[in-house]
Amino acid sequence: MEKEIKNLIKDALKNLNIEVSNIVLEHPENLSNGDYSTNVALAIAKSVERNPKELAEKIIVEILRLNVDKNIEKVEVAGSGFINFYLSRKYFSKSVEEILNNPENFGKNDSLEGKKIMVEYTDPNPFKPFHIGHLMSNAIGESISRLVEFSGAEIARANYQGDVGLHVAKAIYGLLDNEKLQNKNGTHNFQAGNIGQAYVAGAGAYENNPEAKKEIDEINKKLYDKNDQKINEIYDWGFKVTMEAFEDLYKMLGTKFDFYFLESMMADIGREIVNENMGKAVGPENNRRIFEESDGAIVFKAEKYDPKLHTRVFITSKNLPAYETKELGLAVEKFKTYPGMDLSIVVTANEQMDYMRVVAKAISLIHPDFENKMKHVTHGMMRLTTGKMGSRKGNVITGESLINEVRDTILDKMTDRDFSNEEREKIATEVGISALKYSILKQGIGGDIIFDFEKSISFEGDSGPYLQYSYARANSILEKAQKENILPDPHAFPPEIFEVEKLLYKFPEVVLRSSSLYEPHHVANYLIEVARAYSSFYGNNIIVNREDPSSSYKIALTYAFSFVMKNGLHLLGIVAPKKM
RNA sequence: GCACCCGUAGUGAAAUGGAUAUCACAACAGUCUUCGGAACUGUCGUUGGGGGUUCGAAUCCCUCCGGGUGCACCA
Repeated sequence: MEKEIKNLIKDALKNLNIEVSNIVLEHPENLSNGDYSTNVALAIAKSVERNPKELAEKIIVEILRLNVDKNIEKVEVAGSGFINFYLSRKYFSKSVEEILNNPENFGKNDSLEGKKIMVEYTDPNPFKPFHIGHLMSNAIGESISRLVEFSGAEIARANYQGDVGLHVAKAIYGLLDNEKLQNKNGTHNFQAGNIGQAYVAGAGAYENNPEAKKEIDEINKKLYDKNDQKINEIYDWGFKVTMEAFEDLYKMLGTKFDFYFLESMMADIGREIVNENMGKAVGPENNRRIFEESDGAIVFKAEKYDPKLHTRVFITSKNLPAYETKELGLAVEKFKTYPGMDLSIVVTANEQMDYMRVVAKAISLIHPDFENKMKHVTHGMMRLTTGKMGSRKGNVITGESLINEVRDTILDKMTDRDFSNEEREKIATEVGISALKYSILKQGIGGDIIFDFEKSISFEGDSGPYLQYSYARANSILEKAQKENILPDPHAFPPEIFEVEKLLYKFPEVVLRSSSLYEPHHVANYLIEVARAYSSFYGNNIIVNREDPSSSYKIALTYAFSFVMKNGLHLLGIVAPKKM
């Protein structure tokens, strides 16, 4: 439709002997200003030395002369010289029919057809709590994955996990300490659920207790050398149980990873790349070396290539690979793991933006062909009203506890429905996750989210459960229609055009925008608008009604709404239960 | 100090350079209408300050004020 209107405008202008290379056509924010709008008259008024309003009038005369297509009902000048297009009743009913004919694919586009894309996100560390920051990364990464999938890409989900480092030693110290206490009672067995606490205890001891610090450093060394039987056993056990616990969470959250990368595996790969590129001449000037020695460490002086970047240490003076080296190894390894990859997306908090730029610069010097195939998507932080949250400080809200709490609140609310216990649990979890995911995804991902427990579990208005509710309600209407044997019919439309219809056909455009910008919130905002329009339609119309000849159209519209809502929720990583 | 990000109703957010700045929560007033009240209808209220570019600025440029993050051996 967009293309047709643009051509119409172009032809009209041609008849007036005006040429415009780029015609801007947009949807007016306010539906009363039409379905499409163009500013050409305003844009060219000055260069042709005419009053924009008069010019717009003339353009409209030409458009009306050319318009043989009955999809446009009305064209008029508004404001300071906008030309507004109102689509016809028939157009909207056709778009409803289109949705009904191909519900699963409605909203998809082919902008990334044939592309292979990997998305890395979530990235929790074994032995550390999975906190709401990970929930945030997961919600965003999963949504981006689904968006690019809807745009035709083949996609691989990846998770990068820090299985080595001081945090592991801290957690193990905490566990051993805990064991000492329990030994007095003659029992000692570790519990999976204690690892998070053990980490917090260990981290606290590391900072406040010099003796503990010494012990932890020793444990760290033993972990590195792998020469202590007991430490090795605890490590293997702890690694296994935390990974299993994460897996349960992913399942609940609706994520299935294709690749897992472990930090310990990246160290050697990265180190090798660093070694290969020591003092290597790059670029027009021969004195440019990627990695060089400085104060006993091996560094990359990125500011040589870009004044906005800075020097970072890749191999420490103790000859240990730093985070940057592992990240370098990881980035390159991904291309090997997923051959033919066109784009590698990494989702992290925006604190990491500057490191990642430096690492990306190094990679682009080593592998120039990768330069345009890497994309870093950064998001803000979850903040508590009390300030910065840190897993070391222990003032974390774990993902698990949050999900449980939200689910319990919903269970209380669900008492009036007739479900088996199993169903009730399942739905409460789905609704709870929807509340959390929506509260993350409804806003632009760059900014911080001030986390307020009360608000995150709100079920009213601008919330995930509201969207699910509108879907469930539509669904029960459709059930009723089936019982009454009234079939949907997109041709039985009444003269009136409903607001929902004016929104439904825009879904594919919204998906395309959201996917090409990697910004899920456009879909979230769109869905809330559609849900509201549908609720309003629902409130003002009796949909299933034998007396009403347009009832079957209203049912068709309800189907169309439910399909769009279901697909849209899917893109946010939220399931749409038929009942709740 | 340098770099990057941000500043929109009481609160949390939205707005490919466009029209009367949108939405929810809160507050207030209604609907209690047979299909699910986790709802619907209405009222109230906002672009940090100052310049500039533009027919047109929350958006782009400059500057000031306020906040966040990052800047060499942690990840």
